[in-house]
Amino acid sequence: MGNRHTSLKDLAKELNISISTVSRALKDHPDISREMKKKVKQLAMEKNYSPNPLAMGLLKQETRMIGVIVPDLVTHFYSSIISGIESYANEKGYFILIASSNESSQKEKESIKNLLKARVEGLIICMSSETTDISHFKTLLNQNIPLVFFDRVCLPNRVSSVTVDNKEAAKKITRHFYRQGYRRIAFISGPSHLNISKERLDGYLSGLKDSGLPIAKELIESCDLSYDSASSAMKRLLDLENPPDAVFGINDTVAFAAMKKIRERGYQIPDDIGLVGFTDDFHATVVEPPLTSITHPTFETGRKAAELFFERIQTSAFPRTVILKTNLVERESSVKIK
Amino acid sequence: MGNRHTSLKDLAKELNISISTVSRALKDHPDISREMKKKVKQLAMEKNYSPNPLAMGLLKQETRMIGVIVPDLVTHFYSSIISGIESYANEKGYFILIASSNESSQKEKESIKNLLKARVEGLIICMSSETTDISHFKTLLNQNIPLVFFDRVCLPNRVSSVTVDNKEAAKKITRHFYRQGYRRIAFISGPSHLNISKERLDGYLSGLKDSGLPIAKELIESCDLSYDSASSAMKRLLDLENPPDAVFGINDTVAFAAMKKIRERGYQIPDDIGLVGFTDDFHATVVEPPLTSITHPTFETGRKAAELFFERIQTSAFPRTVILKTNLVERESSVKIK
DNA sequence: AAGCTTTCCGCAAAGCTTTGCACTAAAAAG
DNA sequence: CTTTTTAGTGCAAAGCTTTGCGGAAAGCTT
Repeated sequence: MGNRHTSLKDLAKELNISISTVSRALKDHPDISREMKKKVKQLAMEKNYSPNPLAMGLLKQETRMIGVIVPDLVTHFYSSIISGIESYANEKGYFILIASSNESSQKEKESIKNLLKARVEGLIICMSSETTDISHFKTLLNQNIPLVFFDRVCLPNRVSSVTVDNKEAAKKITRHFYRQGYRRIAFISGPSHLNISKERLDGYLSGLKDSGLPIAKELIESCDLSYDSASSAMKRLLDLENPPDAVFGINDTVAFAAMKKIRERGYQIPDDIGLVGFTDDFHATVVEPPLTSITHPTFETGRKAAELFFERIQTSAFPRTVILKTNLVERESSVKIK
Repeated sequence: MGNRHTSLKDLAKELNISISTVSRALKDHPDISREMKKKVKQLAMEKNYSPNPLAMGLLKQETRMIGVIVPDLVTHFYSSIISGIESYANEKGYFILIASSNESSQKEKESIKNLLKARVEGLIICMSSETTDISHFKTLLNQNIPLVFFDRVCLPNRVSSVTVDNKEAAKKITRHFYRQGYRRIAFISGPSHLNISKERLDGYLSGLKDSGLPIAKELIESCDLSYDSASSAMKRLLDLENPPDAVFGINDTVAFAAMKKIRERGYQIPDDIGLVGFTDDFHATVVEPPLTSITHPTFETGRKAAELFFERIQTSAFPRTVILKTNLVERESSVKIK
């Protein structure tokens, strides 16, 4: 294979000077004469020299790599966030190593282990839906390994994190349904230990209260966030003696599953049943009818998470939680009153 | 910050033996006595030792990192392929470094440069739609840097690559339309320099021929693969004096754009106009009507690309092209005959 | 008991970079 | 003309691992 990269040594040999002189010349050290600098830089350019990050890493004890763990790689939501993280990290000269937990707590732990073996400088994580035991996160903190959460968060006092105004947004949705004349508003939630479930449920309840609507336990369903599980949840709602006339899905995937189920049963959206999602997936406008949803600033979430990460490793700032604003985008799926 | 990882040195000091003994003990070198091995391994376990990949990389001249460049990170198609690459790479103990070209040739070149600076051992690339000048790929080859293409490929004799049977698939689509009674079948293609455009066009034409249908130049449109550009292309088709009664979109995104446009104009799918996509995006079943499409084995594409990559770096095998099989999945968007 | 074989282990180099310190010239100062 | 600066370079260590080779101690042979 051979050595494809030129090293300082190569340059030094070619110029018959020492390695240190080459190193200093390239970084404009005042000890080096002007002509020498010129000569060295010239050759470095020609030979396409770039410092070996392995050697630098060894020396400086930094790898300029960040580990990122997401529940999956293939939904728009996460890939867009990753895109945001990458964008900020690259500006800082960092690379990201991506791992997917597939919503499995086991795989999450393994990924953490592997990424640490690869010597990432820290981790940016969206925990798996399955993760109830968070001791592995605490271990990371005790080892003083930089950690940032996004979307699904925990340990708010010890870990910086980025979320959206979940409660506010959920409330907006409920209020919107109410204004549109819907009265039996259902909520398909996610696993109850996740902050997003709790907060959105809170907002949903608060919205009901503000609208003067009663809380109906049977209208609060939950799923594990998978498409199939969401389908089942919707089925249960439709099988109720008194089914809902509006459904709020905890995210767009859930809403898509619900949409399909509703149509299968012959109901019209939005006339028989109104539907709203959460996240504003790119495909929300592709389905028919277009799905009302909450815009989730995914790219910005990623950038912000990266920003918090660098705050953590470069300064001694306190952990902090950033809450990004969302918007309700009204589309046909929930608009009866034209 | 401190040193969070234990090194051989740490272990050696603690046991009052030399570093080399520790190293050998851990890898069961015959020179080391049984008890010594046991002692060392015990401590290594306790201290959670794992070899420093930077040091190993420096020594072995390998980084165990693969650079992956995709046109974008956020569509299901690419993220699924990345998932496949990652899965295979991880099995081999490799990590992947992902970069997105955003369909820009400029960004593609920059990404290549950055990844090489990070010392990836080679690259797996899906070229940007904008890339017509492929000299930067040739440079890579001349530098003997391992390279694998997928989906959008070029230089077939010099680079291993993974694609699907594009021509065959496109032909299947055209034949399917014909059987369903469609007679003015349009094709919205991509940039003409891409192999996927050429091959699918070929298949489309061949399908027309086999069906005894004439070739109508005005029914062959093209776009730059973006949603908006596909919308415009569909608009042009609908504005024709004699618009098509069937549309084959070069991928699902294009088909989704077309679907929206068609509905905006008040046409019914599949009755007025049939529609078929390519890729079988997860969302194909979510839209209404569900979209007939070609299943693209994305995950497998990724795994195969990684496999070819390792073939390239580990053996001296010849470059080869792997063509994966696809299937036409008939859904409502193109089925008139029940 | 002297020499030889095992058995175990440590030294040191290589891979690449940065940087404190030491050193050599030449120039300036006295 | 001798001494002190100053400019310009090189040496070597550190960061971590692997591995060929040399070396020491112990056990064995004769």
